[in-house]
Amino acid sequence: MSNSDDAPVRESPVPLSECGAALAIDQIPDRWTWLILREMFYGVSRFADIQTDIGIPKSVLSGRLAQIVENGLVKKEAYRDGSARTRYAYVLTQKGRELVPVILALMQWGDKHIKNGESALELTDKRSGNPVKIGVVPKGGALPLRWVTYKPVWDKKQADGSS
Amino acid sequence: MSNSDDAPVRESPVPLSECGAALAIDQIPDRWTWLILREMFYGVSRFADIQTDIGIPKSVLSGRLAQIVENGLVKKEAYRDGSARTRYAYVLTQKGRELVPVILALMQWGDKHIKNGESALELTDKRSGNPVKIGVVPKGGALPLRWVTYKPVWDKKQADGSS
DNA sequence: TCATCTGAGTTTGACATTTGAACTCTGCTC
DNA sequence: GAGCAGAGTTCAAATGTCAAACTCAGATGA
Repeated sequence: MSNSDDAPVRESPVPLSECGAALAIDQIPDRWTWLILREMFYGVSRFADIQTDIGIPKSVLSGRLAQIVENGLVKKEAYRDGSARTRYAYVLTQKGRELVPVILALMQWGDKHIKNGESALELTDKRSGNPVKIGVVPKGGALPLRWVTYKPVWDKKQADGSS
Repeated sequence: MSNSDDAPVRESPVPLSECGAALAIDQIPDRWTWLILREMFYGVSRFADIQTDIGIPKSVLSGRLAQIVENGLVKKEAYRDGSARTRYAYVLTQKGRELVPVILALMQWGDKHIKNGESALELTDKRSGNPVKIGVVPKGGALPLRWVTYKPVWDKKQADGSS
């Protein structure tokens, strides 16, 4: 909202209850919820895997999962590991998957401003192989998400220094 | 990360400490921080204005502002209202302004999935006047943010019903 | 000179949430 | 039928949130 050198804005032009951003924030209100969605974006779907991956207390994970399932971002799916008993995996719904651009935009920002331009994930157009990013486009001009390929390029050497 | 019908992902390919998204989330960890940034996106910059606009307790606002100033998302700028004493406004830095695509992506998601497609803010390309959105683009193919014009289209009738 | 006002905080103390550890529950598998 | 593992639930202590009251500083007025 460039208001340049005029009178200051004293109130947002859109109240919280009418603002898509504010309403979205209400469905992803805290750090844990964001990190859980990040895990699912990466394909991690089991309770215990998410728990150890991001270091969240089980009690909190259980509560947050219930919330995002209730909000329809994630659904619980039965799976069976080998011949063991049925367990549940948490996977993004269509609604949840459409948050991916938000996560990618955050990642892009973090890579630029916190990691000094070093990205840990390469995004390319599956058809052309050309790199892609998140940005402003004319309506109808965006590439479909399903054409995007993700390739981790995290350099283990940095953390590891192994022989 | 489409892993289709193979073995499940048991661990994210990028650890939290190397993931731009996770690092970004650490700088905007809660609802209040998001809402404060939303206010600044809309141009609301004064302590008291932000406070009443989003209904945040003063003590919490004061703490959150200190955090985002320390993280460099926002800077404190002196202003003088009429002949009153110098006071401070909080405005986005370049780093903060580059979060705008994230906020817009959230807004787009909220408009689609919570407001059933009703947007309260129209985004257009300042040059052509054509509508724009946030999406995946070939690298280098995005429109610069400064070409985007924001126009509130919130329909007061809905909340108001005035004569 | 002194009292008052206003924006921007800080302090306070009651209340709510988060944390991590210990416990439970449920069906395997041996 | 004992042991195991994943997915929770329960609990007390630490931490964070809330609203109201208080502070502070400089302009303004009497």
